[in-house]
Amino acid sequence: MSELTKVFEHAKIDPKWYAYWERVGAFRADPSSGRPPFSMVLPPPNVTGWLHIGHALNQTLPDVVARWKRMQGCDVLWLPGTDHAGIATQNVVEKQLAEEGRTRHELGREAFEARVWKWVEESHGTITSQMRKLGSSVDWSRERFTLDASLSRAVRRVFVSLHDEGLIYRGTYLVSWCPRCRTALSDLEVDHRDTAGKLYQLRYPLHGGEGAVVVATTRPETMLGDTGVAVHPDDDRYRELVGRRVVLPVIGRELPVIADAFVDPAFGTGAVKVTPAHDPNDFEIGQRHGLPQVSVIDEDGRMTGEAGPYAGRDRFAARADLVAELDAAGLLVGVADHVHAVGHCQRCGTVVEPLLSTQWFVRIEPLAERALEVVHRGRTTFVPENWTRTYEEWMTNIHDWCISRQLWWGHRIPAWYCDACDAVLVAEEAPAACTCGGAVRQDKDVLDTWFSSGLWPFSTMGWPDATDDLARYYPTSLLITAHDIIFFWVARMMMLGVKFAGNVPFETVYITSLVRDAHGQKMSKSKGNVVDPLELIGEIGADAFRFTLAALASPGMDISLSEGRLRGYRQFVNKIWNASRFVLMNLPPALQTRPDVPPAGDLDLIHRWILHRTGELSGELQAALEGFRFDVAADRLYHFFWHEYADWYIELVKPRLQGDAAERDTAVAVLLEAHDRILRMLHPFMPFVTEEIWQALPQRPGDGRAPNGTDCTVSLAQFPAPVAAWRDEPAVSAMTLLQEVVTTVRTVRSEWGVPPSRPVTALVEGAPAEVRELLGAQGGHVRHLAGLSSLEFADTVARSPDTVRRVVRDFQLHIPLAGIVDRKQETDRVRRSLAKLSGQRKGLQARLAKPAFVERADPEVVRDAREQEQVLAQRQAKLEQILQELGG
RNA sequence: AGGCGCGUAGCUCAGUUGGUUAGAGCGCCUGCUUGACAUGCAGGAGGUCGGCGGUUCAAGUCCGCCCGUGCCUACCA
Repeated sequence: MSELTKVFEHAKIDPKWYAYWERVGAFRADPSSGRPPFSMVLPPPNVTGWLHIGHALNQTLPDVVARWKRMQGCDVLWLPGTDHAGIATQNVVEKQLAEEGRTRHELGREAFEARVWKWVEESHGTITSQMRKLGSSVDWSRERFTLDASLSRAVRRVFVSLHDEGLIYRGTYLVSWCPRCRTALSDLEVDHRDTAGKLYQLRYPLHGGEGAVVVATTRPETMLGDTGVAVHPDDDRYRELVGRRVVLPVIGRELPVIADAFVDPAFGTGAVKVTPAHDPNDFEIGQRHGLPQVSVIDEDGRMTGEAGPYAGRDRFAARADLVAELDAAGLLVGVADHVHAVGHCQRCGTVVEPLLSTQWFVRIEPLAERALEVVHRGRTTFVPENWTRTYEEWMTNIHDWCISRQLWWGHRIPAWYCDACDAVLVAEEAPAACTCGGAVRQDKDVLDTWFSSGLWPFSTMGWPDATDDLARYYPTSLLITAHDIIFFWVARMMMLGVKFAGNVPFETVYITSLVRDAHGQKMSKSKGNVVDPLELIGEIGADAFRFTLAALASPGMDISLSEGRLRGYRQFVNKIWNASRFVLMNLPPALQTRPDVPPAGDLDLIHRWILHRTGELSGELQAALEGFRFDVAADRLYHFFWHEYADWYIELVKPRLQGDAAERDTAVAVLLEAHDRILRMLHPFMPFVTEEIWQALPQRPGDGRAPNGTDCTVSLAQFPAPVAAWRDEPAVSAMTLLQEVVTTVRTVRSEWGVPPSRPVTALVEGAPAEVRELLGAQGGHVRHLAGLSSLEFADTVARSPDTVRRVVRDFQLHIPLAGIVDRKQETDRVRRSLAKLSGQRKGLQARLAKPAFVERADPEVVRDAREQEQVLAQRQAKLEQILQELGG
């Protein structure tokens, strides 16, 4: 037990407890424990990355779950790790080199890889220490990296296996190519941005005769690679031309005019130039009609030798010059502004070039089918469930996955080529030589980063070996991740998990929203509205930050990181802190262990009430968390702690703590019980401040015992469950009545500007016996909270113009305020409440007067309405009487 | 072009299976140095729930259309 400082210094306290948790093994999974397992994998951040706001959310929410499950007695595995992030990391290191005026090619592959490893080792600590600052309760003893030897072995195993099954193939196809990164990309790595461009109409003269065909294109430079012109088969304008030939300007190549249903007769001129080597559609048209493929743009984005006079020029320079040349030759028929989607490299923003290239692909359909099926069978559930649609859409319209990258940083493709016999050997380990005896050399390329991330849920647990972890923790219970990587990551894990680990990777996938700025704008560096979670943690502490994220995490809504909410929850932490200081400073000095709470039947109203409400809160939290309603859980905790526990219970218990020994001991016992339970319930959301306070409170021996057998932590203390013996609805209705009386008096004080220093008295007129009894017994509480010097009862109270009268339920409160009350103001006030009330009553009466309502509505609803109408009638009569006696 | 959202108080958001005249935080107004907390306490003002129509005894909640707004997927040159 120790004193709490005047203010909560998160910067000092947070790191202390994180180190403590690690030291006592609080987050370590234990497969040998008899406890029910609960498992998650952490979406591995980029090993050289920096914790951004998205990570913060996608670690806070699972951390809430992990801590909650741990406190419920589960054996929780939350497995952390980092991703080598192939293209992203390589780009960063290349930039570093560029600043030194060097390129990776000057360094050579080996030296470059060594350089990246060095950078990885340097910066790995950044992201992991940032996770600790946030409080993520991951099992660091099981941390993995996608390039670990064991994970690399899993990658090779999967590659070879898919290849042997014919699900990985190598071939020359049109792929998206980034001329700056100099690598092929998958479809997903291409961002389509609407771009203002031009639609050019070009005239291709007919071969051997007069006339011409006018084609439309947004990319005139690709005409140099045209090998045909296509029109729609039913297009009467061109029917005669099909089968004839046109002459390609500049190059002079003769191109057949072909008919293909792909062409939209309504677009442009209805005639399309066909460039099979630089356009995905044209590639397919070319295949259908056996057109040659002429590559005119190379891997650097320059025109090739096939581009005639433009060979060696940059593709965009060539476009401009070519348009000028065609214009001069009278072959440019028209130019119009045209907005169209242009593919950009997701990593560097360069305009992507579709070009022919030999790459490795995954034949995706058979994998997608099974991944779709397991979701349909309910093996994996998406939350919110509408993400199932998104998943299905993509899985059913999926294209083969280009997995080879012309990079140096990543898993080297396990394929070897024989120079002697052209054989391709795919194997987990390097073959010594080809079967023909010839020397072999390994494929130079590496795999798409997402290929290894796709194995994450099982490769991290030791697959392909049959490990204990795998048996116990796979499939994982839950994945929490953002929607922007459903395709990149979730879908691939589903496909590969089902295929290789023999089961779905997760039972539930909870998809979080994007975190935006205070006004719902997407955060971006160019807008300058990026919020750094670490700065926020520095300012308001991890607890307040986490609580804000949880409170704002309503399913299906993007999160606007509102400053008001952040500030509000920082103040909540302060409130918790100060309430805890109050509790601690009111404990008897000798108290070492926590006293037991007396049986509820022996307790006074306020104690029974808070115990009942604390128990109810447990149930509400349980339900909210089971349904992933982090926002609801946070809201309940906030409201309960501040506006029930602190505003009412603590205020009510204050005099008891000054009372006689028996009264004080009971108050201490209940106060500690309630406080302890609330701290436990808050802990998953606010791990640091709750641990600091919990450690300072007297505990029962053994509560929250850590695996090391000596230390204790709230993170392993039992999460409160509802207590049947504490259920006490009558206590709630009694408290509600007290609160109504207190609030009524306070409102009167406020209305008439009666300062707290000035005592007032109150007389209760016409209260039924049970109310009288209750208010009599609890009169001390009411007087204390309402600032009354006396509270008395009477059947009738003499009318006085100096007395304010208020109706509470079916009785009246008389508060004499001689010299303060203005009769006219008071009359207006009563008149206003009367107007409001009679409006309410009229609505009810109208409803009850309708036979349809009485006949068709739920009898209970009708009964409630009748009762309510009676209550309002009584109140109305009393108010009318008051008004009359005021002379209004 | 398809798919998925969103539109409730000045701002950021809740509102469970339809059921009294809709809630929270911040902001705003009034009064308070009430020994845990001015990062606080007490009280208060503020919304025809984007619009129109429909279903129903009853609609913020269900259905249709419209308007506004955001995101994702997509090979229209």
